[in-house]
Amino acid sequence: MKTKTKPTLGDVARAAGVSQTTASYILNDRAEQMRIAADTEERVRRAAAELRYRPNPSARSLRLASTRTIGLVSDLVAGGQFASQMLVGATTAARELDHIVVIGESQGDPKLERLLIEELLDRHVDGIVWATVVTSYVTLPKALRGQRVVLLNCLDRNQQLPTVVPDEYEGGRTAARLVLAGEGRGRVHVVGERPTGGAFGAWLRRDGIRDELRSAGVRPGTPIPCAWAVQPAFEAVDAFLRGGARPATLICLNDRIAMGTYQALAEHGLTVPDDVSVVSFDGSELATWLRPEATSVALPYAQLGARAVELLLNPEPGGPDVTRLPMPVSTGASLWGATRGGAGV
Amino acid sequence: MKTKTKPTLGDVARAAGVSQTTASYILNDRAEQMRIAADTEERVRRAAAELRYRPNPSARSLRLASTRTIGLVSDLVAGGQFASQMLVGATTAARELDHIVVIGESQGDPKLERLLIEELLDRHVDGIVWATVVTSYVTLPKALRGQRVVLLNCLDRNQQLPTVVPDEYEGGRTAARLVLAGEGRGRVHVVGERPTGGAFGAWLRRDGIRDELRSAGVRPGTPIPCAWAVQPAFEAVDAFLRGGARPATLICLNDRIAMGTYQALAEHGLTVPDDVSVVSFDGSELATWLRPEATSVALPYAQLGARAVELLLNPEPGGPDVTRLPMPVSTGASLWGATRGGAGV
DNA sequence: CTGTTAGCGCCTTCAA
DNA sequence: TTGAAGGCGCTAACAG
Repeated sequence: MKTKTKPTLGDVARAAGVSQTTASYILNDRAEQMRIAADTEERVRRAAAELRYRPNPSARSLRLASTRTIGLVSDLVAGGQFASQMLVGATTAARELDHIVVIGESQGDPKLERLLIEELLDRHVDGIVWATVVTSYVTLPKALRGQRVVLLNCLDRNQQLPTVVPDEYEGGRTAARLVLAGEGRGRVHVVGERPTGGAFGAWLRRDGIRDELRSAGVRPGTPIPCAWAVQPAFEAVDAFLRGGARPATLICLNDRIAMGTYQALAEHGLTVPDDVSVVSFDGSELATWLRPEATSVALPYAQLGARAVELLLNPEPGGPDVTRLPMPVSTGASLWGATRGGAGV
Repeated sequence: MKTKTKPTLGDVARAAGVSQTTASYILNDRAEQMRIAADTEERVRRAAAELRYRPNPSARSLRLASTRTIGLVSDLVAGGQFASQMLVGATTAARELDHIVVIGESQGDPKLERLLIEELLDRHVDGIVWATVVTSYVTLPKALRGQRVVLLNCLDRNQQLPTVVPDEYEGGRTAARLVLAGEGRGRVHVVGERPTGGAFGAWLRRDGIRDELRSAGVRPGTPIPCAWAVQPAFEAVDAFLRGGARPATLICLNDRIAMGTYQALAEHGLTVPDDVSVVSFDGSELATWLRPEATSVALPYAQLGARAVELLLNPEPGGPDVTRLPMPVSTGASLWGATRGGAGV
């Protein structure tokens, strides 16, 4: 019994009784251009189908000097709870452009970063998407010099590289606009501002909120600063309420903060949205798990990932360096006076 | 100015003044075996380093008939909030074995599934990991016949393939053992059993719990069935409490159920763990966001992914078909009478 | 319109 | 111990 080995283009050509060249042209959809007889084409295609022929990608890559592979290196995108949708967007977009994505996760470790880059270069990738889980400034490793790179969810301090980020400023305005509907019953406070940190998304969101409120003639209440996690948010809001404050609306700078905020409100017997309106950012599943579901200005992770890949593979010559993607609203029932789109809870 | 092109093995050999053969032997660590002069080796290595030579993977693959690439196709692993750690484990393990992972996400759509498989076969992958986000039975597409396949987090109905799953039954016993410590103050109920469904993890967890309780002479209280999501869990537990029940311990079959359970307990003025002990499954970040942090029997996602890849690449001839990985405990403060490992909340 | 031919970069058998 | 040569499967001049 003969060992069944993968059929080659030569096998197909032989089976169809033509030369490799002809078979190659036909299978690469250049039959028309080459004016090949219809029945020849038919014969070759049939032979290819019968043999279940698949072009050998290695041979093709070797000949074409392109691996049709791109690298996606990130700090915590794959492992994190939220941003992994970026991967889905990226791989899907890549697939549509007939490329594959190799992912590498550095966990923020510069040594690992370097290692991953080495490996990608070893693999002769056609380009690299450099991503971060938190919208922030980065310094690109010098190993990436001269490589085709697109930044995803981050900005480079030094260079001007094609970059894809969410439009956090507009997102901030959106959030403010949402709460403005139920305005008139009290103060609007922002929960989650932080004194320092490379995550500029926080500042842009805050600025957007401030500007939109201002243009509506509303003066924001005292900020409630805290780290971007559940527990710190709980503590900050709890302390705030304990101090006797009676906010009408809380804009939480992300969904985990919203969760902590909900916990603190509950602790004080306050109900969302009857006593306090809440709007949040991120649009993660977490927002939908809260009671009532939180309205959240969403990070368009899948689109971000997809866009980065598209930009990497098909650069727009005259395009802007920085592409900002809009943040859609994920509607819950946490806003007083807002019309709820879906079914009630 | 000459266009700087990637150096080839020939370039290295020329620079070092040796033949390609010699260079190849040296760079493939076969210098010793071939008894090549030490200074020759030194010269070649230096030349390779100076030229920043990297073997062309396409050429190598072509020659060696192996792409050193494996496919990982799943329903919702990358996109989900929880299981994406499987990807990290898989890619890391693959990297250590000098392979890369191509991921594809079918969203459970059989048509997409087939498409993804086609693409992987087009890429001539060396093997495929077939994964699901929920521990369940699957029927492998026939397109995978004859391919090297390892099942990850699922079992095949028909075939006997190498399989990696969490040890849910033992996990169930672990959970029961945890609550047994604080036993003696009332009934233990399981929240989240469901009448039907392909997710056998639920049954195994329940059986493990039941058996462990039984062997400790404890008879479990009425089950509280509900779908595996926050809202349904809230409703089920809320109804249960409204019925006048006063449970001492609730074992939630996953972390989202635990979240809904917490919400219901709070609604009834019950405190965790003083009034009610809670233990949960999954070990997701969500468990750490609850107040107090929930003790959860964790799904070892990263290890699962890593193990699947290792099994794919280095099959153990005499090994068992099904590898069950232990579920470690992620300790919180939701158990009455339990010693808390870390700092208190 | 179709066939012949020459590599892409690498590994490896065979000679020297 | 090293060199020459062939071929992995494919594409694309270049002839016919």
